[in-house]
Amino acid sequence: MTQYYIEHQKILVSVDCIIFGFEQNKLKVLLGHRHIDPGKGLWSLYGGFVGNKESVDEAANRTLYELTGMRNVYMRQVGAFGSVDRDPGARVVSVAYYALINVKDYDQKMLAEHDVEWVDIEELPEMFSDHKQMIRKARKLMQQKIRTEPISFQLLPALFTLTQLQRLYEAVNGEEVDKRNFRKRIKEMDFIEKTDLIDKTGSKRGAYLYRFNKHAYNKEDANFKL
Amino acid sequence: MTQYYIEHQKILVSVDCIIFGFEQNKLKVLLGHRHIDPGKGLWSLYGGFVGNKESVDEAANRTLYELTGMRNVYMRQVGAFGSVDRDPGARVVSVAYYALINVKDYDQKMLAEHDVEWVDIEELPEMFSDHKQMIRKARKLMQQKIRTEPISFQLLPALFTLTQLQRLYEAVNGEEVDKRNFRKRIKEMDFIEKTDLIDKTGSKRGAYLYRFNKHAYNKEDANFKL
DNA sequence: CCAAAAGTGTTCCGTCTACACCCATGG
DNA sequence: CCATGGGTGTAGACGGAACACTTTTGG
Repeated sequence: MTQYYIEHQKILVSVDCIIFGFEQNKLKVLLGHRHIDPGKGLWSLYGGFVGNKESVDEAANRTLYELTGMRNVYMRQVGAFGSVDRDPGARVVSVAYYALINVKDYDQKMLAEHDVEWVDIEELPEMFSDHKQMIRKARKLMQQKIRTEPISFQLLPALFTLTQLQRLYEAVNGEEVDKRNFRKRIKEMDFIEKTDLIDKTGSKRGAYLYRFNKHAYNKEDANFKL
Repeated sequence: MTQYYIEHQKILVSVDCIIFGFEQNKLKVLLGHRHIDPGKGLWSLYGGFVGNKESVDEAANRTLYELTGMRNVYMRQVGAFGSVDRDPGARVVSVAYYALINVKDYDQKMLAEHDVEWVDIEELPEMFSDHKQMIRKARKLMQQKIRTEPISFQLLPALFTLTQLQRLYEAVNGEEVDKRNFRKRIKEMDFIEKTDLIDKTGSKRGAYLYRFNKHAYNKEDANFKL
């Protein structure tokens, strides 16, 4: 390392994961309890430190993997949080990421093992440090994304009903939308395909299941607007 | 520092400033030449390292101040860039920020002193490391912002003509817009006030100068759409 | 007198919004 | 048989896009 670099101070860099899930028509985040002092016991995001031999993105993916056992998850950076005193134990700059997972893909056993729970985003508890800000910013970014990119499907099973899709959209944005208008928009998107399968778990009549055709979407490359 | 923290690796954290200016109807960025190896001589953003006793935001403001002598500048975070090899001289995680300044407020002497130049954003040269990506992302974020928040005025003199404002808007978005439609929208914004002053430098006929009334804007709190 | 920028309204079209009733079925 | 969620179309309002000519004056 050259003289120029060596003069400067090094800092601990961490990643924090805002893991979104959709359950019972609510948008949830996976929260744990901080298990070390300072702040022991407080609600907290799941995080980890960035090593010297991995990129920050890789560290985020690794951290998510440690918690969920899942790879190739949709993840996007929220931003860096760098207040001096954000972590009372040490100077730590943290880069937040949000991830979208299908709750049913997540091994329930790991919930208990890591002492994490799904918490309704509308009812966030007091949290450690700036973690609540991170979640709020992540949600805002996700709200922007969900209007212009087909990311909803990351939070849903491969087959879903239109009502499920609508409820998800409503949960993310925190407001209800008109059923007929919503379905009209969906119908215009050729890459959301109706199957001939019917889901009877949600209603007596049953509802058609739909599927997101990733391939059809990539070709069109546009016309997504919710 | 507790045992928990001390185990982990510390990393150099830097900030890089994407300084936007508006000149000759073009959106420009302030670029310098890297003055140390590796990468000496390459075009580069102006940056600096984050110290242990300052937040990352503070480091960005300090760095901007060192370069421009300006304080209280509009600055927003672009994001963290953390590839392992992004800086071949050392492991450095960098947080990028974009800043908006009025070119005329910037002391021309400092341009030469710091070996920086205004470069047209449409004609970016080859650049060091991931700096070009940073600029592209900054521009995208700024394009989003300029549609919903009155940030244009950070790039213009206190008094400006509607044509200047329109050219700025066009330069940011990289496409032309209709003059009448543009002015119609401006007229609906009460916080963009017409003065009785006339600028004759831009045309023979002369054009009315307008002013952004920050106070009037804060009150309304909404209805900005370009 | 003419080149060059300033200034000004209307029409059309497409998009978004509001809105209410019938269907199928399990219990 | 009825409660529950699934499914469907239209009309009116609104906002955005297209579009051309007159004015002023320095050179």
